[in-house]
Amino acid sequence: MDIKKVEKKWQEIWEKDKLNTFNQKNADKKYYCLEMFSYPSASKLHLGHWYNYAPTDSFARYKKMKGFEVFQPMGFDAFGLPAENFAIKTGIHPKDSTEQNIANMEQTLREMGAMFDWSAEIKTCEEDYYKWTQWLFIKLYEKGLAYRKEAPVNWCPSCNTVLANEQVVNGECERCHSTVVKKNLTQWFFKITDYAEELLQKLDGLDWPEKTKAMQRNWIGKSMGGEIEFTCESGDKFNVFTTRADTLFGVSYVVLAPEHPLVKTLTSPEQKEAVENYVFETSKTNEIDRLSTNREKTGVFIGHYAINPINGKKVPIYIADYVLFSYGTGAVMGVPSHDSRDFAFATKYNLPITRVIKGVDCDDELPFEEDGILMNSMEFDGLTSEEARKSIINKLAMSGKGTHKTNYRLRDWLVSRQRYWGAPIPVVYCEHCGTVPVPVSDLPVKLPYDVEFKPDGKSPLAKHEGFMNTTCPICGGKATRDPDTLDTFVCSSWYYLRYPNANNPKEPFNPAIINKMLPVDKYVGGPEHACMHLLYSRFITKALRDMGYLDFDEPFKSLVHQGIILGPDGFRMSKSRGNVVSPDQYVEQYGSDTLRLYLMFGFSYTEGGPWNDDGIKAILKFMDRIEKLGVKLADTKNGKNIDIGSEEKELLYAQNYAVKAVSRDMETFSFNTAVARLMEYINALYKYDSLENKNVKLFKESYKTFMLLLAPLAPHFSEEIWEILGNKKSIFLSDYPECDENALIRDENELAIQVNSKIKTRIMLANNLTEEQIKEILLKDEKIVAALGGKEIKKLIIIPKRIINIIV
RNA sequence: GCGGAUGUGGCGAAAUUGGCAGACGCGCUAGACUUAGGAUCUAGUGGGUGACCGUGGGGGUUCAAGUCCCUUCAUCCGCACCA
Repeated sequence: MDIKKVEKKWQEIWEKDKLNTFNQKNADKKYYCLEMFSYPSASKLHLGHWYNYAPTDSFARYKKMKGFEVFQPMGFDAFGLPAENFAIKTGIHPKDSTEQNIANMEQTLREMGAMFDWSAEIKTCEEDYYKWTQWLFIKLYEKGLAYRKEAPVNWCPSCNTVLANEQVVNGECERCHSTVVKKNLTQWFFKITDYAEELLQKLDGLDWPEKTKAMQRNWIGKSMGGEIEFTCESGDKFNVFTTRADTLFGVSYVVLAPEHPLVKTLTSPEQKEAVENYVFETSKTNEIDRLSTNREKTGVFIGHYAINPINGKKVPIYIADYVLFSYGTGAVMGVPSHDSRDFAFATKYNLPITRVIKGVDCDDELPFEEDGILMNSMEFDGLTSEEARKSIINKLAMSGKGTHKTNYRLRDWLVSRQRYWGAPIPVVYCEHCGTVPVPVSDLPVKLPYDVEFKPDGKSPLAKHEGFMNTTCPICGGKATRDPDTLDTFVCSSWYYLRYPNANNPKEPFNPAIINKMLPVDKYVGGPEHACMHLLYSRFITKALRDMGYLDFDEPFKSLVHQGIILGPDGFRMSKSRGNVVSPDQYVEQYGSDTLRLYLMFGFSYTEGGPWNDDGIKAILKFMDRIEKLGVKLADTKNGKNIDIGSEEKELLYAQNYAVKAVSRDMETFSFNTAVARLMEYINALYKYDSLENKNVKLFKESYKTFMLLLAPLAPHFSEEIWEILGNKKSIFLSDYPECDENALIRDENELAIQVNSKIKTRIMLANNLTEEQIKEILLKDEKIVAALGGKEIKKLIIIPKRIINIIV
């Protein structure tokens, strides 16, 4: 068949008949199947897109044939840095290039033949969309979940611009490789930390890959411990956070982060110069270096002492850059005997090392970091570490010097970007009224087109007077806008809520519709978003729930990560390596169904692997065999009926086995085995075809069943053959075949016979035999008798339909 | 260092969850039909070839282990001075 013509033909028919459009009337049977939307890139679709979208579309089509009302939308994550960088390089405006890219990608996505509901398409850079992204910001602000503070950001001194975290690779700017430095700017944050505990707890109930859940757990980084108050000789007080309160008697010094405010007030005149030098040096170090584990521990004594509240012992106060001001209290207690970092530090600066924990039945050489039994700890001696952690904090609590405390490593989400191509932050600053959110009725705050976006260290919008100068919505006086734009992850943190309401001009989403359509039943995309997009989306969903807009807790019930298709050389495809394989040539030459089938057959979906097109031949042959048989059957008259004999039973067995196996495989994204089962099934059909006398009616039905199983995996091709067979309606309006379990029951099976667990022979056995009958048959078999060698049978293990083990 | 995986023929990969390892393919070998074939079809294809050995290595549990337990090695990914 002329595959290009056929594809076009069916794509037009599907579109005309609105086959892929979600029907809200059937929302009770909804199945929300979502693939992560794409960033509009200049080159068309790459293999990664295909690998994400084509097999998932087959899954969605399978669900549709199973009777679900499938909603599978597609859109574009259209704001972001690459378009802006492209603009800086070429002078082509980000809006123009993005629109062009989207147009190209839309076309190739349509050519793929996926059942995307284009009536629900969204593009995050359009006013209709970013208006509601701004709405989201304002709602978070009103709820106290968006706030503004000064914070250090990544700054590239050569590009003269702020970089997103993702653009900092090993401490360097990804474009010019200059060392990135920290610079303090006033920024907007979302208070994701308010949800740290729920984000952690609710992971347990999600049908997500274990690895992804583990990554989020790590990222959230819950640790339970206590805060303990140390009092300085000066009378100043500070808290340390520790998970090892049981080692409190082993403290031989304390360390403040160099940024800690007490450093200035406590430093003695003799130590002033050394401390100031150290603080200065630290401020120059970039965070990557500072956080490197294998770096030597350094620090400076500040010339002041603090009192350990548990035993009144006086200990020196140091500053050291391995203590982070941003985590815990920015101060730690140093217990060299039971922490390897402290051990290294104490050894270097000749501080005392006192053991306070002894190990139980293990090598407890210092530094000993495991739990054990307390010693040198006064009344706590003899307690286990676990008991002591509680009782020591409890004792301190009585005098107000200690509390149990849980810390998280998760930080608030910095959403300001000093960039042009994003949603403007909908806030104005008024001389009288201060920070004022733009009223929802005034949204969107439009992103102006005529902006100078060449980087010079300032937000591009700051230079646009027409944009910047405005009036205060409260007092009507002079005000200026926030010149920053929102991180594009804000746009993508709620897009799945917009799809079912894509054309709603009045609200971002209708709560009644959302509560019916969400959560997403199956979400498919790359694993690289584990701690960004997937975490942000969960946060936003929970925040909107707490504002009363939703009544579900989690946006994505079930998540699948597709694997990565590597270049033929086994490395990640990249232009610089020159190993990029484009899907276009294959689509052009063989058609989209062929490429789709091969992607499904050639790889384990969640694994991926190096590209190799040898297997395409196998798919072409497979499709050719299907077509030949279909054309032949379409021309065959039913003829005289033949009774159901053993050949017919075999055919029905093959058919029902395929139905059962393929359904199971489709459910679990095991596309490679689903295709394999279909290959087996077509082989069985050919085998039946080679017979002299056939039950043509049954044969045709069997072939139709085959086509129905194939349809989700090769949509255009299947439609065409379906039509050749004489069907008038789309194959996707047919029901998916059901397995007839009775056809899978065989009268007899071949069993492997083992003697003392070694296979000796195989024999056919009827399934309804008793143990005695089986024994009788076995003892008549020459090979078995020989293997038994006249020995007495001690035990007979029979696994029906599979194996028999004779123990002698 | 912590966390998550992966390791099976020449290659891509399967294995109903403890029951005949290598399904389905690619490649290869032989044959058929052909002027020809890089088309199509048929047969064979883990290794040795006697009955034995084979799922990274070593141990264990079991009638039975790719699958469960212990141990070890290698590779990939993520996080990493988080007190």
